Amino acid sequence: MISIEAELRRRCALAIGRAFGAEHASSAVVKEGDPKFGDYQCNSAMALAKLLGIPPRQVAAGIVEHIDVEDLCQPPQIAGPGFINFKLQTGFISRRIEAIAAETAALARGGVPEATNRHTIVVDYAGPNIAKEMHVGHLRSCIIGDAISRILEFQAHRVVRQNHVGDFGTQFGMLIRYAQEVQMQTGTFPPIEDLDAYYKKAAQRDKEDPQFAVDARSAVVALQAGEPQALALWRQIHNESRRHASEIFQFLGLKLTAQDERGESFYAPRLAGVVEQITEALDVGGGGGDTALDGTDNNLPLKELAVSPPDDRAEAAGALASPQALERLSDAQLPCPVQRPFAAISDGAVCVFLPGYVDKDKKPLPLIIQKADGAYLYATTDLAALHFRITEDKLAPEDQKPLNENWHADRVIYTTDARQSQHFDMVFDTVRAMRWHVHPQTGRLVDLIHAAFGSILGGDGKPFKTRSGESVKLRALLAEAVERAARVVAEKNPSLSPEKQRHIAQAVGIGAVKYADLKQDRTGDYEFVWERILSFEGNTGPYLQYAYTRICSIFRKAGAVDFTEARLDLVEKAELDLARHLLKFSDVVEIAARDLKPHCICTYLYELSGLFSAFYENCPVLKATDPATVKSRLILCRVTQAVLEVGLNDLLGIPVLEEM
RNA sequence: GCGCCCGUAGCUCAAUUGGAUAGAGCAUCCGCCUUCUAAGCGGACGGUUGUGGGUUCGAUUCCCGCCGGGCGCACCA
Repeated sequence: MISIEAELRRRCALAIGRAFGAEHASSAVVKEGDPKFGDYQCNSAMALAKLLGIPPRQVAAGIVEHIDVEDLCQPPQIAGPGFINFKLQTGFISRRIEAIAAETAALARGGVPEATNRHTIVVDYAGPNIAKEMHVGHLRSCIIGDAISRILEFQAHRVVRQNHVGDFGTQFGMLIRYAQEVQMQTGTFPPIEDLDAYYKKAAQRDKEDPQFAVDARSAVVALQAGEPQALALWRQIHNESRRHASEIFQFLGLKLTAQDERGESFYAPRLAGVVEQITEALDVGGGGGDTALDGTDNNLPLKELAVSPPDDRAEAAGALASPQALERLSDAQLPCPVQRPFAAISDGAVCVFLPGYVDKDKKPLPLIIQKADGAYLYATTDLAALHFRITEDKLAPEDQKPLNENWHADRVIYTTDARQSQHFDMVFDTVRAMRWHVHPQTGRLVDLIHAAFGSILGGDGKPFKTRSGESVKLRALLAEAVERAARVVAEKNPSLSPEKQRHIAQAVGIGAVKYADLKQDRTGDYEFVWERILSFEGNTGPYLQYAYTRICSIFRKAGAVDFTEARLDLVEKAELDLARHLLKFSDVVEIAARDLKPHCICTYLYELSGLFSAFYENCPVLKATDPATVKSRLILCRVTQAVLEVGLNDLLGIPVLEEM
């Protein structure tokens, strides 16, 4: 069942082609119209008028004359400078809704068609640094990333979720060093059941004792080089952290599983190879640096850049890279401005220099891929991960069985903090310079997308912290959300059993937190104020859940209903408004997927809930005067219910409730 | 200093990417429970879209200059 907007666009294109020549057909623009004028509008006439030198209204008339929409709309109207307004025929709307209600498969998708060209899309989200407990800083990536991957998956893309946990970085050096220290002094391993307390003690030592700090840095190097004692300590801390994180994921209802976790440690065996390849390909003297950065030229031969086979796991990461051949450049020798990407050693660190990046002294700003002490950084890991996601064949070394099916991603999406956008710009530019973004099978260029989001602020506009200035722990925050919801449930609906109340409180509390985050455009900062987030009035998660429960309540009373032969008769305004809006769901999903903006879904569902509430007030369903009207209105209820469930549960990851 | 992002109703945010008279929620005020869950519905109030130019049939949206705020800018992630 194709979306109406897409269908109208197609018909407009045909009409434009017939009237003014096929070369203009692609300029067909159709979008949701102002309800005052119609359901959809075509705005192509104005743009075309200029191109053709014909008055816009005349162009519009030409389009209308050649368009064939008699099966969908009332006769199109031309208005203003040349808008063409389409108003759907009531009968057409009814038949569509009836068809959705009658077909189980269509109903389960809320009438939304699957995407025609399916891609493999890696979505990288959550990715907490697991050296310490998860805090609010991780919340948005979890919620938004999960919603984005749900939306794309719902469109029938092949979504590969990736939880790129920080489990091999600098902080672990500190933790390992601390464990060694305690072990030396007391002979026992320090307990780490309270990860944060443990982290704090290590951080304290790191801060107060410079020698400790130095040793901590070298512990990272030892870890990354696969030194056994460091690895053993790391493994203990790692397990504890992972257990904690997966608890949070479950509580939040994320679709991330243990299989989706490939953290920094996973890429450890590949890092040396990555640095080696980059330094070889982008050496100043080498020929790699002249590769086009803009990504437009798709015909350049793909260099032989395969990473050395993943012949080992993190536990035996092997020797560090030794880019001795690479040029060492002093500050004065750095070309300024940087004309083409190149790698060099600067101040002892292996760096990639890219055009367009300067520091505060206008000096070329490097992307450091290996520190002077030999340790790797997150840039290295990100580069290895991109290489892995796009080009590598997924074979597990130990048994030669596929680690997973090959991905060969068509798109890679990172859902992280906006503050990291420069980092990703540089990493993506490096990948392009290496031509790792050329799809190994299709040869097409892989989309590298940073779906950035803003910070969580407190009510004062400053970063959201506890009174004592610490970052708010996710566990505590979510527990409080559920607790607050529980209080309201107990007050509003005390007759429900304690188990039901608990279940509802969980769904409402978590749903409210998620919805509050998702309903805003992700690119902006967002204020976390309990009173707003757990407000149950207006545009909130509970409001949408409530609309859903009202429908469930009707169906509980209605008993079994057969929709196969049911007829929808739209007479009341509230019925018509609701029905019309139901049919726009697929267009909204399309837009949300295109822009990776879940808030479009939220806005739509909120409007839908509002229209349903109006319908609910004005149009009695089970108490309607005649059986045909009852059945007709039940169809609207059924499809609204389906769209709400798909939208909330499948797309946003917000649970729906039978009652609340 | 350079770069990126932001500035819309008292507050928090939308506006389908250049479309028609800029929309919601909260707050305030006025109505609606003997009818499928009032976590609801209806109505009122609220705007020179920070500011000054430019581009054009048309600008909250695109370009330039100011004002104000946030973030980033070499071995953390």
